[in-house]
Amino acid sequence: MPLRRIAHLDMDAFFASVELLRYPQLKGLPVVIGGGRREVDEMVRKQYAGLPLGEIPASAFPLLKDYVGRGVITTATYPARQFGVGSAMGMMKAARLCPQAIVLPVDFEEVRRYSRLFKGTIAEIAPVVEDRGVDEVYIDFTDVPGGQREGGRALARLIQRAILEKTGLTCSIGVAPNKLIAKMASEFNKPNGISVLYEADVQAKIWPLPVRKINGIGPKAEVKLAKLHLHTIGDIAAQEREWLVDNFGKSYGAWMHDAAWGRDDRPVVTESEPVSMSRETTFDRDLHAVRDRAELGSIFTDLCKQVASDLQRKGYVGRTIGIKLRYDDFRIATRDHTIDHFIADAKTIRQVAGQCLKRVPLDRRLRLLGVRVGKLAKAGSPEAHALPAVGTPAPVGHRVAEPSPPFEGTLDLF
DNA sequence: TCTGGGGTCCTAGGACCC
DNA sequence: TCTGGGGTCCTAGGACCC
Repeated sequence: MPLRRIAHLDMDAFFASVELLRYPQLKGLPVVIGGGRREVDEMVRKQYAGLPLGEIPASAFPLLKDYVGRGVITTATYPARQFGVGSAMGMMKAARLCPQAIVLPVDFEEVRRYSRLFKGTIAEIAPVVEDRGVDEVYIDFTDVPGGQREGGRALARLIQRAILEKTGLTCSIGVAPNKLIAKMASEFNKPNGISVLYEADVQAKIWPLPVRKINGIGPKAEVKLAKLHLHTIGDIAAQEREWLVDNFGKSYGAWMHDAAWGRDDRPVVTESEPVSMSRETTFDRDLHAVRDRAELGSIFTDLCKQVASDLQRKGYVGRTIGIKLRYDDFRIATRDHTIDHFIADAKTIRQVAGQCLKRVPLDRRLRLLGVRVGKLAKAGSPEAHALPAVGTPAPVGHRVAEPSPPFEGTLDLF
């Protein structure tokens, strides 16, 4: 029996690195990606029209200190990270830490193109790959020829080289007995590093790490653990399983205990079906349900159209339609409603979502509005055509959505 | 200086069925 | 009238991840 060897591969500063391929003159400079200022990027390009992108002077690019807006940072280059700037940080905070950083917008099309490119490169070498977003994958090395050599290091090197050749981008890889440890290991030697761990390394290499390094322990669990004087993964491992279960619940407590001991038997899953599709948007300024009714209405309609077109383009239908809103105080409210047939059209989505909107408090200003469709089935599949069997009770507890005002127009919101 | 957008999974209560 | 237990579906919220 071959040893189970699982790799986690993470592209280094992916969004930023993709931009640096176009603008190599920015290498070594603090650059952050984020916000929605594509116009600025276009402006720079127009101003230097005729000049190859790589020859536009670095001084021509917009700086973080001049940024206005509510965005967050998607990726920061390593020079920018030196100033404490990192992903998910608000632009305004980042501007204080590193005003001289260059800001570039996310180019989703380009990012997706490179995402397909590097994943395709991996799949040619090792076929069992699990997608974990645009810039990350798990790979099962176990049965790949050569996957056991040096505990997986040889194959990791091969993959790194192939990706660099195909894309010009670097990545970091961790190889370990399972996904959980591989994920942590991939962070050990960033950027452009490889780290190989064995079961026996858990005590020395994993236990000293802060609890947050476990994929699945977030900010809330971290705070709760800290209150119980548990700070490192080793601290968790030292607790009785029962004690963890008493404090964190049957499922989460037991999982936490396993995780701290490096136990994880989740398989590498190569294919999965989407559960829901959604679109949401944060407004440039907080909107008032009454005063900004027209504007909200047209945004709402647009979101419904976008979700519908996403569903149609990808070939899905759904029967739970919902809305999400975020108030100015950052609290979130969601409402949804399940209908008895599958749909993917903007009109029905708009109609049912409109009913949902009527059930939510609108006394505060809104910051964000979102529309979601869940309970998905593949369009044209038998399930998608199935209606409730005769005798099946109507969905419990509510009326079927009432007929709603006309779809077109923006004054029929709420 | 407030903190994006796209997801998944879990929990918990109520309705309703057998 | 009072007693169940097990299971599914729906809804709302929340934690977490990339």
